[in-house]
Amino acid sequence: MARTRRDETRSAPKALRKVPKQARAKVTVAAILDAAEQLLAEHGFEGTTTNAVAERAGVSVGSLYQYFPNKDAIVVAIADRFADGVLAMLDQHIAAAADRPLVEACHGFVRALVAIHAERPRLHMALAAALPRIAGIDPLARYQARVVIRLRAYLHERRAELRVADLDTTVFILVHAVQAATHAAVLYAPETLPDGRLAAALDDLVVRALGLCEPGDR
Amino acid sequence: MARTRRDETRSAPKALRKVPKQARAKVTVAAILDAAEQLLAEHGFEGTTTNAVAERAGVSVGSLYQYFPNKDAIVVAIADRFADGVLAMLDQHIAAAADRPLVEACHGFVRALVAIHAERPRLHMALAAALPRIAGIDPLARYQARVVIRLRAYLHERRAELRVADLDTTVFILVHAVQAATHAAVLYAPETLPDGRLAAALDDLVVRALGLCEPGDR
Amino acid sequence: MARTRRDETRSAPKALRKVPKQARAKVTVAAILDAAEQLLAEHGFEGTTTNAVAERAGVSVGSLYQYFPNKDAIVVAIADRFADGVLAMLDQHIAAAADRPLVEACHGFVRALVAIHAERPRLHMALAAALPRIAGIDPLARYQARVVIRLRAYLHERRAELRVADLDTTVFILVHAVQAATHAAVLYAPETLPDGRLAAALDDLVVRALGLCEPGDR
Amino acid sequence: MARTRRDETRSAPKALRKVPKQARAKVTVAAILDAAEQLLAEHGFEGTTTNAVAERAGVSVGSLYQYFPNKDAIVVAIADRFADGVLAMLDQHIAAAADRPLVEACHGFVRALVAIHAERPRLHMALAAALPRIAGIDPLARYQARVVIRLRAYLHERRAELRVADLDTTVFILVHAVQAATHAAVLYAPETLPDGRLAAALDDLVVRALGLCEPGDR
DNA sequence: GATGAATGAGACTTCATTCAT
DNA sequence: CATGAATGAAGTCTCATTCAT
Repeated sequence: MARTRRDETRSAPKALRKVPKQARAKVTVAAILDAAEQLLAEHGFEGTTTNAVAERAGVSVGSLYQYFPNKDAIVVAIADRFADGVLAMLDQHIAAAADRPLVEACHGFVRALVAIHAERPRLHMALAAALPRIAGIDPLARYQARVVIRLRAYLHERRAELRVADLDTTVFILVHAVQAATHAAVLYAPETLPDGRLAAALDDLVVRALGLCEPGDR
Repeated sequence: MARTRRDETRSAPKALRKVPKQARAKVTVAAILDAAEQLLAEHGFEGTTTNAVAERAGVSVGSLYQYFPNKDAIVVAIADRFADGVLAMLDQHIAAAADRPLVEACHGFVRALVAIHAERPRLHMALAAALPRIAGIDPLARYQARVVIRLRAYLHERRAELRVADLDTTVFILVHAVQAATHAAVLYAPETLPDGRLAAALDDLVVRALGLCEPGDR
Repeated sequence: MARTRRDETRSAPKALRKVPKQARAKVTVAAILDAAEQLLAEHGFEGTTTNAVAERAGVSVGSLYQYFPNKDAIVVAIADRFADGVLAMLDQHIAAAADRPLVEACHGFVRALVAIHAERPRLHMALAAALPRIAGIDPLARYQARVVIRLRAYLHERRAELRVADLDTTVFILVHAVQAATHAAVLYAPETLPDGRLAAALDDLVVRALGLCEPGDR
Repeated sequence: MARTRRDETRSAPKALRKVPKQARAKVTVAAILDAAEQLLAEHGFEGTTTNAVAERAGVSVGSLYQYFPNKDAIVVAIADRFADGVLAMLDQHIAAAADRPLVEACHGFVRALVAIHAERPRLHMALAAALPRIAGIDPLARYQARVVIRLRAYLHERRAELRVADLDTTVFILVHAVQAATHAAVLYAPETLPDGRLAAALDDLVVRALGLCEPGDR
C-alpha cells in the first residue's frame, strides 16, 4: 500500500516509536539517521526511499519501521539532531564571548553558521524544503525557530549595545538570511565561499543590521 | 513508464514541445500554467500530478503533453513567467525613481518583493524547492539570478550613493534574504506581514546594508 | 514513467533484480515466467502487459518488479529457459546416436525441433519477433546461436560423413529454416504438421543439404 | 480514444477507404507508404506512430486517415506493394530462363530474393512480425503465400526436371527458409552477405532440395 | 526482535483516432 | 478536402508500508 504524498501537510506522527534502551538499538537508530542524511543530500526527500535508507544503514526495512513510524519521522529526527548541534555551537560562542564586544560574538555566529550550511548544503536544502510539508509549523519550530529564540534571548540581554528598531523581527530575518544566502551561494556563486567573500558580506550585513558599527564605519 | 525522480538533477527538456499557433492552443497553454500554479501552491511539486493539472485546466492530459514534454517543463515555464513579472516590476520602480534619492527606489523594491512573495508564498516556495532539482543551476539562474543581475547593474550606476564594501555579494545576499525571510514569515511569523513589521525590518536591513542611511541615523 | 518502445533496440537490463533466496520467492519467479509465456503466446509482446502477467501469476505487479527490472527482462528469461531446454534435447539426441549413422541423429534433431516449435509456436514467434528489438544481437545470440554453435561442433566432428561445401553457413541456414518453416506452417499450412508432411520434407531437406543421402537416393 | 493492441488478431478493415482517383491523391498515398516503410524499418510496428508517419510524409494525420482507415491498413498496403515487386521479379526470371536449364532460374530466384531481403531487412522483419497479428491468416496469404503459389505453379510445369518427393511442401519450406535465413544473417552473421557465402549456401540448398543436381555432384 | 517478500494505489507518459475549424 | 488540436484509456514502473516466517 504505497502511500503517496498528495496533501500538503499531514498530522505526522513524529515521535520515535520506541525509545532505544539497549545500546544496539541506539547504534541502529544512528545508522539509520546517518544513511538517511546521505541519501537526503544526494537525492532529496522524494528521491530517498525507505528501502534505500535501510539498505545503506545495513538493516532491514522492517527494523527501520521498528524505530520510526514512517519516513517523515526520520526527517524530523535528523532535523532535531542537527538543531541540537547548532544550538550547542551557539552556546559555545556565547560563552566564549562573554566579556568581549558583541561584534565578536556575531562574527563567531556568522562564520559558524556559514560553515555549517556550506558543509552539507544539499542536506540542509532538502530539510528546508521537506520540513514545512512534513508537519506544518511545528517541527520547523524545533529547527530554525530554536535558533531564532536562542539568539533573541542572547541579544535581548545585551540590548544596550544594539541599535535596532525591531530586534525580534530583525533576528528572525537575519537567521533566515544567513541560511538562505549560504545555500544560494553554494548553488549559484560557489566561488564566494572559499574566498571568504560570502562570510565577509554576511558579517557586514549582520553588524550593520544590528547597529553594531560605529556611525561612519565602513 | 512511470519515470520517477531518483537523481537529484536532470537535464530537463524545458522548451515548449510545440509552439501553439492557433488561438485555441494559446488558451490551453495558459490554462495549464494557471492550473499548475494553483496546484503547486497547494500540494508542492511532488504532490502535483499532471493529471490533476490537466483536469483543473479543463483539458485532457494528452493536450498537456502536446505542449509540455514533461512535468518539469511546466514548472520551468511558470518560473519564467514569474521572473518576467518581477523584472518588469523592477524596471518600473527604477524608472519611477529616476531622479529621486536611491533610498526611495529601495523602499519600492523591498515592498514590492515582499508583496509578491507574500502573495503566493506557497507557490514560490514550491518553485524554489523544485527548480534546483529540476534543471540544475541553469534555469534557476534564469529566475533568481535575473533579478540579482538587474539590481546589480542599477546599483552600480548609482555606486556613488552607496557605502558597501562588496556590492555584488551584498546584492546577491539581499535578494535571497528578502525572499527567504518573506517565505519564512508566511510560515512561522505570519502576523509580521499585515502589520508591516516584516517589510519595515527588511527595508531597514537593505538600507543599512547598502550604507544608504545617514551616519547617526536611527 | 510510462516508458514506451520507440527505439529499435535498447541496452536492456536482463539480469534478475534480486536473486530469490527464500523458497517462496522461487515459486513467485516461476509463476511469473509461466504466466508470461502464456500471455506472450496469446497476445504477443506488445499485447502482454506487466499487470496482466502479475495477475495471471497470482502476484502483485510490485512482486514482479522485485525480480525483473522491466518487461524486457522477463522475455529474456523465458528465452534463456527455452534455450536451455533445446540444448539439452540436442545433447540427448547426440548421445543417443553416438555409434549410429549420422542420418539418424539428423532425423532426431529435425523431428524434435519441429515438435518443439509446433508445440508452442505463438510463443516462439513472439520471442523471435521481440528478442532482436529487446536486446539487440546479444541475447538472441544466446538463444538461436547457441543451437547453431552446438550443432556445428557436432557436425564438424563427423565431417567425414558429410558432403557440404560450406558447413558453417549451411548449419546456420538449416537451423533457421526449420524454425521458420515450422512457424509458417502453423500459421499458413497447419495440415502439414499432424500428417507428418512438414517433418518429412524438412528431414529430406536437411539430409540433402548435408549430403547425407546416397547418390541416386530419392 | 487511443486503441491499444490487446488481442492477438482483429478483423482489420484492410481496404483503402477511398480509391485515389486524382493524381494528387496517389502521390499522397505513395508518400505515406514510403514514410511508413522507413519508420517501420527504424522502429518496428509498435514504435511507428501514425502521427510520425504523417509528419514524415509531409501531410497531416487527418489526411492520412482519409486514405487509410487505421494503422494496420498501412502495413497491409506496404506488404501488398512489396509482394507485387517480388512477383514481378519472379516473372522476369521465369521469362528469362524460359529455354534454359531450371537450375539457372533457381539461381536467379535465390540471388534475387536474398538481395531483396538483405536490402531492407528491418522492414521485412517488421512486416513478418506484424502481419500475422494484424489480420490473421488472410493478409499474409497475400504476401508470402503469393510467392509460394507462383513458384509452385512454375515448378509444377517443369516437374520432369525435378526429383522431389513432396514438391508443394518443399517449395513452402524453401521460400520461408530463404527469407528467414537472410534475415537472420543480416542480424547475426552479416559478413556472409557481402562475400556471397550466404547466397551460395542457399543456392546449394535449393538445388539439392529440388534434386536438380546430378547424383554425385558436389 | 529481525528479516525481506509482498502489496497495490497511483504517478507519468503515449498514441490511435476524431472533428471543429 | 486538409489541418492539427484535443482526447483519454491504458501501459510501465515505483515505493511506503505490512506481516508471515
